Amino acid sequence: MSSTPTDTGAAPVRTRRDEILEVAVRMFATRGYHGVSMDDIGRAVDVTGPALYHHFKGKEAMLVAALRPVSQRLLNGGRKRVEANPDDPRAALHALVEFHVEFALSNPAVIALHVHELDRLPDESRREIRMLQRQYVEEWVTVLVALRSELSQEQARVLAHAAFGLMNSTPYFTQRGAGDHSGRADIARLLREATLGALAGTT
Amino acid sequence: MSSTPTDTGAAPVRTRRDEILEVAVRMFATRGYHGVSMDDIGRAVDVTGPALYHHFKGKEAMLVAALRPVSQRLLNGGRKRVEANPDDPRAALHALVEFHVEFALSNPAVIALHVHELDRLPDESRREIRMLQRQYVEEWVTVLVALRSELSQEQARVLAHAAFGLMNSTPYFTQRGAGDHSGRADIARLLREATLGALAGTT
DNA sequence: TTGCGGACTGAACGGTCGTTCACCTAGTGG
DNA sequence: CCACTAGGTGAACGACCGTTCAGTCCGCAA
Repeated sequence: MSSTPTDTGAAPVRTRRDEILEVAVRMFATRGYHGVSMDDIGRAVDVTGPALYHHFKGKEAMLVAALRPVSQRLLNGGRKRVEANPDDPRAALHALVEFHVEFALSNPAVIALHVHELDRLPDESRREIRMLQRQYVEEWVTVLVALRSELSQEQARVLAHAAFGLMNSTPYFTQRGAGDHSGRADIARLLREATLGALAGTT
Repeated sequence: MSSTPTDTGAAPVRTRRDEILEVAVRMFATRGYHGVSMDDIGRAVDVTGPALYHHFKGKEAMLVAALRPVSQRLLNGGRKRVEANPDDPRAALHALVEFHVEFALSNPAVIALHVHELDRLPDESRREIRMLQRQYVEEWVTVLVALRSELSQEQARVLAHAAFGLMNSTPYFTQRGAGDHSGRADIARLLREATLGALAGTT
């Protein structure tokens, strides 16, 4: 095979599993986890429902497989940006905002899933993903309190969640019909400026 | 009876129906529409599942009954604030922000429902509620383009959605455990300032 | 007392869904 | 050639869910 299962790097090959997962994510995002049946997913990739059990242990496992890498990628990307600007919280914040906006615009379906359906997971997986989320939030909190010393950790956390709500609003105008043609770069700029404005403190 | 069904004013009496609806909304918000069964709802209000059909035509009707008044109240409140400041878009925006933040902080469960489960409605009801939402968005868009003439309608719409995402982040730190004790007024102030900062344009 | 309507129960029905199982097929390395 | 494996099928099962229905209970007006 092209890669042994023991290497920990990201598998470069696009397997059938990945293809199924991408379709499933899109369906979960638009119709909700409980609104999509295994037969539905199977039909969308031209197989029967039970065939999916050759790739995933079950329906919940599909959701976990979709959500965990997302949280992991966000956390890794966030950590990297913060560590790259150890003495400049302002630059770190700008890097975080650019990173997150780019991510949200590139993966609106996954973002929607992450926001909507996390609670449909069994306890164990949910706790694991929530921990990754929490660590990502803490990266933001660290930068925010460094930048605005008047903020308590709690206040910074509220602001971080608020910023996520802002940047994660991408699914609302991305998944709609092709009516709007504000360029993607234009939208990205709007969101970056809005987020920085929201976090800047009283003007 | 105390009020004929023909009067359009809000019914002042708190009926059993209202009580059931409030419980159902909370359950929908935390476990998802499909994650709650009629028997679950019945059990939470100490009746059997089928008993609910004496108050609602069905499960979907409960969701509609929960969502429509919310959209209506938001639209009414938004209209009122805009009309109260016909020649001062800056004041109008401040009023809109204060109104929406207050609403979101007072009704986190309903907000979560509105954000998460609207797509689970049958076409007709969904279209109706979406129309109310759209009109509410337009109130914001009007104020925004009046305040910042460089914005196109489309850009203003993106910013409006972004602002909603920010202000509607309330469920994320409200429904959690009793760990945080940032006063409600403190959180409200943070959210108001963040929203205004997000919409103010480049600093 | 009688009649009536609102609220509720318990049983039941029809449908859907996640999952399992036995079986089939094509490709592949020894 | 053979054994093995990955991937897939179709039928079936058990559970759950939304909904219906016949019947019960109770407060209240006539």
